[in-house]
Amino acid sequence: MSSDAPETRERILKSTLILLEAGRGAVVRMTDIAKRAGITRQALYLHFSSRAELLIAVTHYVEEKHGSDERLAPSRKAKTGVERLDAYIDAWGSFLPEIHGIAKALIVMSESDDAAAIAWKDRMKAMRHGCEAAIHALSKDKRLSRLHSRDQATDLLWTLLSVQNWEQLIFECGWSHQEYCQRMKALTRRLFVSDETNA
Amino acid sequence: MSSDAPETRERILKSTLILLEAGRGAVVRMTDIAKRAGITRQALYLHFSSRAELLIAVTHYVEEKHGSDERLAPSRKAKTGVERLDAYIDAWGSFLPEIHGIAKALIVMSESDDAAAIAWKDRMKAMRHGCEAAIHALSKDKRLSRLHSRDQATDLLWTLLSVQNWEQLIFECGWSHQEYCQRMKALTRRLFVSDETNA
DNA sequence: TCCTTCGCTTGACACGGTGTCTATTGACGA
DNA sequence: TCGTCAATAGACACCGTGTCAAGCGAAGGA
Repeated sequence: MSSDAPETRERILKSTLILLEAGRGAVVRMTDIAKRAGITRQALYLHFSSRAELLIAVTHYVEEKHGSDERLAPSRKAKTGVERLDAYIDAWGSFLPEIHGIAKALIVMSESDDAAAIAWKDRMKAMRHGCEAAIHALSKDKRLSRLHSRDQATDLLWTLLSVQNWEQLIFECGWSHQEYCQRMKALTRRLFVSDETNA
Repeated sequence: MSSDAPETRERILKSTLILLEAGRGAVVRMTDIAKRAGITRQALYLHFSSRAELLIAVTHYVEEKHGSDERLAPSRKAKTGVERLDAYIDAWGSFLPEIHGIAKALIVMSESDDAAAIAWKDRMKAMRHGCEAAIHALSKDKRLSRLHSRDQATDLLWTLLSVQNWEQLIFECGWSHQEYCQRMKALTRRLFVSDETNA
C-alpha cells in the first residue's frame, strides 16, 4: 500500500482534490481524474479499488496535509471556555474551504455507497468531538447557558457548523470567509454562553 | 397533461412518495417506482419525461396535498413578531417530515441534474420568503436583536431551518419532532429576539 | 359490428459511468 | 539477460436512464 509508486498515488490524490475543488458541484468521474493525473483510467484501479476508496483516501490525505493536530492546537490551549469555542470555530472555519470539495463528493456518494457513508460519518464524529470539547470547556467554566443541556448544546453546535450550512451561507447567501467566522462566533456566543458573571 | 389517465399519474406520484419516504437514504429507481405503481418502467415515461421531472412533480404534489397556504395561515395571522416566528417554525416543523424523502432525493439529484437543481432552489427560495417575513415582523416590532441585520438574520434562520439540519438533529442526534420544534423556537428566540421591553 | 383511439405492454437497444480481465510494453535492478 | 513491476491498450460485463417500434385490449363512436 504505502510502497507502491508513491508519486503516482500522490499525483492521483492531488488531481482528485483539484478537480473536486474546481468542480463546484460538477460530478468528477474516474476518467477525469485519470486524465488529470496523466495516467489511464484503468491505472487508477491499480492504486484504489473503487471510487469510494479513492475519495476516502483523499479525505485522509487532506487531513494529514493540513495537520488537524496543529490546526486544533490553539483551541486546545485556550484558557477559558469562550476562548476555546472561538478558537475552534476559527480552526474549523479555515479548514472548511479546504475540505469542501471532497466533503461534498463524499456526502453525495454516501447516498449510494455504504463505505463512503461510513467514512463520512466517521469524519463527522471526529468533528463532533471538537464541538463536545468546546461545550464541555464552557460548562466547566459555568458559562454554558442553562437553555441547553451539554448534549443538546453539542448537537446544536455540531449541526450549526456543518459543511452544508457553511456552503449555504457562503455560496447562497454570499457571506465571505471572514463574515462566516466572525458571525458564527457571535452567534454561538449568544446561543451557548450565559451572560452572567461577565469577566 | 392534466387529462391523461389521472389515476395512473396519481398512483405514480403516490408510489414515488411512499418509496422515498420509506427508503431512508436508499436510492429509488424508476424500476422500483414502476413496480410499486403496478405498471412497466416504460409507462412511467408516458407520464413523466425524466426522473427529474417526476421528482419535481412529486414536490408539487406534496405541496398541494398539504396545502401550504393553510399551513402558513397561523403564521400570517400572528399578532406579534415573536408569535409569527413561533408559528412559522411550527408550520415548517410539521411540514418537514412530509417532504423529507422527496427533498433528499431532489437535493442529491441536484448534483448531477440542472432541472432538479433549479426546482429545489426555487422551493428553498419560497421557504426563505417565510423566514424573511418572520424576521421582518420581528423587526417591525422593534424586537429584532441588534446582533444581526435583517438580511443576516434571514440568512441564518433560513440556514438553521434547512432540511439537512432537521435530518441531522432527528436522525443523528435522535431528537423527536416535538423536541425539534420546541428547541428551535427557544433557539431562534434567544438568537433573534432582543430581550428588552419584555411585555 | 367494425374500426379507431388510447393507455399500456413487450422487447430491444443506445449511452454513460463503474469496475474487471487479459495481453503487452518498457524500464530498472539482480 | 531475465524477472519484476508499473502502466497501457482494448475489450467487456453490469446497471440505471432514456428511446423506439410493434402489438394488445378495452372503450366508444359510426
